[in-house]
Amino acid sequence: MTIGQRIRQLREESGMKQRELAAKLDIGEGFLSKVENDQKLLKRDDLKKLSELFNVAHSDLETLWLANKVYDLIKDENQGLDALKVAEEQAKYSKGK
Amino acid sequence: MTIGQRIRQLREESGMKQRELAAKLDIGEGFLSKVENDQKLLKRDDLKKLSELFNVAHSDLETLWLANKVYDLIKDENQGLDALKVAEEQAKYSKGK
DNA sequence: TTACCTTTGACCAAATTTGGACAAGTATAG
DNA sequence: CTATACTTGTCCAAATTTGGTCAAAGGTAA
Repeated sequence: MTIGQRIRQLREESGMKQRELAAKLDIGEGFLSKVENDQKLLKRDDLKKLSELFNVAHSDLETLWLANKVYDLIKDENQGLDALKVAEEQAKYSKGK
Repeated sequence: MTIGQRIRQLREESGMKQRELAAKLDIGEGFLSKVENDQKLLKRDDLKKLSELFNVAHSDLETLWLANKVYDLIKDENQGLDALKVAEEQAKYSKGK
């Protein structure tokens, strides 16, 4: 699940229209639409608002948000998956420092 | 292994000094030093030069180069590893489209 | 039709990143 | 001490990304 999918899910579960949520986030509905379709990313600060609004863990939203950035980096790459593996190794390794 | 480590390895195996390789890449030695220490990234085009110069697979260098970008994105993040996993799922999923 | 949602494309200023240069500092060998 | 090799901090213009807006277009239900 992507961050956009998750946001749409939360919004729909709570019965809101895009326009309503957009207003709470202080953005236009067009922009929110793009966010839900993963064509744009919300800024990080807005994740806090979302977690409070929908009462979900902030860290979960951050994970999805970050994942989106990572995926964006590799989505059109041939070596994308390999690169992910390498990065993972580096992350694991440097954690034990 | 990071892209910087790999470049240093290739350079040393071929007995070059930083200054020499830097000249071939048309950059300063200071910049190359940072590249080898993963403080700066070479631009992508230079990978081609490297692969020809050292006769190694271009795709391998690209994988390491990309991995560096990915790692940069998550290295200071608490949810970094989780995000990597999520991104991996997305990559695998969308490959079968 | 009309009304209401959502999507999409074009555009943009502002913020950030990139890809370096340059000089000074460090390390080591002779 | 000197030379050679490498590292590091500061700075920067140019390129790219971010975070949007707005208007037009698409669906869809009544």
